[in-house]
Amino acid sequence: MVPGVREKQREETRRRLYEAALEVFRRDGVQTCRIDDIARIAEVSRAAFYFHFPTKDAVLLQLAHEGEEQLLKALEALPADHTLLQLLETVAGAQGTFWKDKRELVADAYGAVLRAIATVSDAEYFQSRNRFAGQLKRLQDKGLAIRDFAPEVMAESVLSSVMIIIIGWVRTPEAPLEQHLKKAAQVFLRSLKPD
Amino acid sequence: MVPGVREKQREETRRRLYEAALEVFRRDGVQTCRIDDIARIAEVSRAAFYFHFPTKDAVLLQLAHEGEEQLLKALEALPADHTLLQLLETVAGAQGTFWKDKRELVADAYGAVLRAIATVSDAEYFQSRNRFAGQLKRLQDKGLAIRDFAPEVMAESVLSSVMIIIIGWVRTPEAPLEQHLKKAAQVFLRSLKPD
DNA sequence: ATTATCTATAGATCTATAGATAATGC
DNA sequence: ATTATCTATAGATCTATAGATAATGC
Repeated sequence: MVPGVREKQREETRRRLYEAALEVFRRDGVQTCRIDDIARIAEVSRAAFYFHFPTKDAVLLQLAHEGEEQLLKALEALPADHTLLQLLETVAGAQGTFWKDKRELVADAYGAVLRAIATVSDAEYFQSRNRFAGQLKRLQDKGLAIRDFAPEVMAESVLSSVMIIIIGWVRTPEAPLEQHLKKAAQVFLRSLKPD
Repeated sequence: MVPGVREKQREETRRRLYEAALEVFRRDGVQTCRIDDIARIAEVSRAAFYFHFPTKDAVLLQLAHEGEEQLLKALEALPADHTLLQLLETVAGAQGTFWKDKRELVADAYGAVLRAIATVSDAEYFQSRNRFAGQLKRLQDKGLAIRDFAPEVMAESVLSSVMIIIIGWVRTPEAPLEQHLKKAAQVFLRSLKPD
């Protein structure tokens, strides 16, 4: 089904608002920035912003969601018989690559994710987490990962550690993030592989 | 030095605002609640709230800070020759005990902590993290913990995983949190102890 | 004719600040 | 006399909603 004129227009407006929002978030900070500035840059009324995004959090969640889509792609590109280490390095690497040039937004975006996790039940929204958890589960079933935790909890713990490493790295930007994350993956491996 | 009348009054007002804020946060949600309601319950003007707390985040940071103080006490009560497992169980247990009856606030409070980590350099604000990191460092020096990461990063990673477990648990309140966190401590042990 | 998308705007709420009051220091 | 704490309030910004416009479906 080909998208009509109206749908195309709506998506174009939404995209303009999204990009303007990220620009203003970075420039003025998420909490202190004015939505008026976002609307002005996107060349629509302020109310149009609310039509597309109920809150600033919704913009941050879309950003996090795009990061997750990158992660999903990377997970799908793994060979069927991947090892636990390969899986962990893929997760850490994909998140690192995505957030590397978005440091000003990492903490706010992940904060929004935590609030979303606590309140909404968005099973389908965070597909990549489920995918990651699914792959952990398969490794558990093969006896290649410990069974102490539900795979969802393990996935979320690994992801939270990855995010906190990136957020901490924001303050020491000269350090090599990729190397850091690769080492982290090895540490996760120690905790998650069976004896 | 005995506190004067003015100081006593200020601290009492601040405490009333703090408690009113937590009450309203829980009732209406941090993002959607009105500061007017907080001020009304605390029986001061709305501007008095801003005098004591520049933002809602400041209230959440004080809450997180109180959690950290509980953690600090628990860490100080450990024997000098504690094991890595004892240390990890203490951290997980203390955070679990503190947040157990504050589930509605965990995600917002930890989100505020992440933003604070990314922006301010509050070395002295989060004393307990430093204390935890110091104890990890001593274990590293004794050869009882791996040396792959700076102790601050290890401390933050463990704490972030603990927090994410608590935040995830918010959605399945019937599960036993303490048991969950104890198992988590054992998993951390696997990753942080030397071979 | 109906509906989705967006604008204009009224009313709610926030933030910044000038000023009041009472405690403190000299 | 000076200063810390708090109030009153003006102006800024947000949020909710009535209405305009143009695309869509019949």
